[in-house]
Amino acid sequence: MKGTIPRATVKRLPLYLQVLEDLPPAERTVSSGQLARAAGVKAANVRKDLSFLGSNGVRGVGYDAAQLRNQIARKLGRMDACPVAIIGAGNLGQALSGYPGFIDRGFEVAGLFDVDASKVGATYYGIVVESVDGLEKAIEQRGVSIGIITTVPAAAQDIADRLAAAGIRSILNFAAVTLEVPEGVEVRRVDLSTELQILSYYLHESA
Amino acid sequence: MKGTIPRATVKRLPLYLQVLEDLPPAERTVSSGQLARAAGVKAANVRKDLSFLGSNGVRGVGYDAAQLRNQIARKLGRMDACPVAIIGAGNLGQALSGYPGFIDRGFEVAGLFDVDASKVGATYYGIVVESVDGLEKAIEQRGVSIGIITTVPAAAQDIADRLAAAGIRSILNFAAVTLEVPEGVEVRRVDLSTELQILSYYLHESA
DNA sequence: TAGATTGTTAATCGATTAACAATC
DNA sequence: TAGATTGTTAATCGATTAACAATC
Repeated sequence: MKGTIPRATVKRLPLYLQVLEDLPPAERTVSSGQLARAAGVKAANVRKDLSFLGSNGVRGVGYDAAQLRNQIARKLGRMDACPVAIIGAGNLGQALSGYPGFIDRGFEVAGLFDVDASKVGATYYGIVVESVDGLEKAIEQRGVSIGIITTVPAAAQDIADRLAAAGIRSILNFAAVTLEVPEGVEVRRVDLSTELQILSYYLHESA
Repeated sequence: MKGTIPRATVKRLPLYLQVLEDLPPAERTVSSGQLARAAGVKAANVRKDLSFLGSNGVRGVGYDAAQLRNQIARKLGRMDACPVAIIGAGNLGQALSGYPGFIDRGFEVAGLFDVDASKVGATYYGIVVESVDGLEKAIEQRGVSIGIITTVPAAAQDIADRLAAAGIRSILNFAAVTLEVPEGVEVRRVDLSTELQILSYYLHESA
């Protein structure tokens, strides 16, 4: 079961899941065309993607919405609440602490950490900022499995090292640096100004 | 000059640019290997990418850092400040208003809008929240060229329609919906919980 | 049966990479 | 010359898509 689903497909599964969860309860069935429109791909691509889950559509009818939703959710590991730690209680870290999309999708903010003593103790959306000194202990005790880095760029690599050493295998990095991590640790990078620059290119290119 | 650079390359140009800007001034020259390490790709890939800018490396030596920086910045349209409008003054919109990475990269928050009258007039990082009623006028008067949507999902499509009608061709969408936009409008979607779900998949898959 | 939609194949497309001649 | 690194080709890889038989 390891590595069987192409990365391009994995990226789209959450989008399909969202469509299924937003579906009116009256619609018991969904077609590849519907999913395709919502995810911005072609219908054939959707069918190919779903074939990796073990195909279970019905020809001439479509896919059973409830069954497909469960199947995708299971693949994405959404069986039980997944505790995440946010390191860096700046604006972005604070905003993420209260992000409703996390709870909706089965993630739970199990800790919000900062190096700045003047921030420790503050509360955002019910989450109390803790000193980053206690990071490793918190990870172990609370079963944290995903780390979200929202520190300044200069601090990000050190935090990544500590996360990896503490056994974290999945990191979401908002800092504008490329992190070096040991084999087996998966990093996804979200760089807001990079996104803007990409848009900026297409802006000028099409003008 | 239209569409000549592959999308995969465009995505990496900002990463190269960052490396070049973080380079110690003493280093006048940079190799494809250095850039590759920082961007997480192979050196051959970097050389191929840079060849689309019109190759100007020196065999046996590398690339002139200053020249390459200018070349990439020009391609990305970084000649003058690019005004952006943020629609949705919730946590994320507030955080983005103060995001230093935008200024660093030549973007300027020219307006922060919200539909909620109780938010209008509040100030975040020097930006005063305005009513979304004035969106179109502000876009025209301030020469806004990129819209950032940080509204609730239900409001996002309406805002996208208004942005497109007002002549905006580039949208950065943080709302968890797929936007339908006219031909010629470029949308990039950043979905934070989708990123977590992708990580969650690899978490379980490798276990 | 007629209409709809899947599952899968084969073709195509785009991106990555190894390899190496060119050249500083 | 010896060492380094580019620019480019050709091979490979992975993802998308059109097309259509299968089947509800």
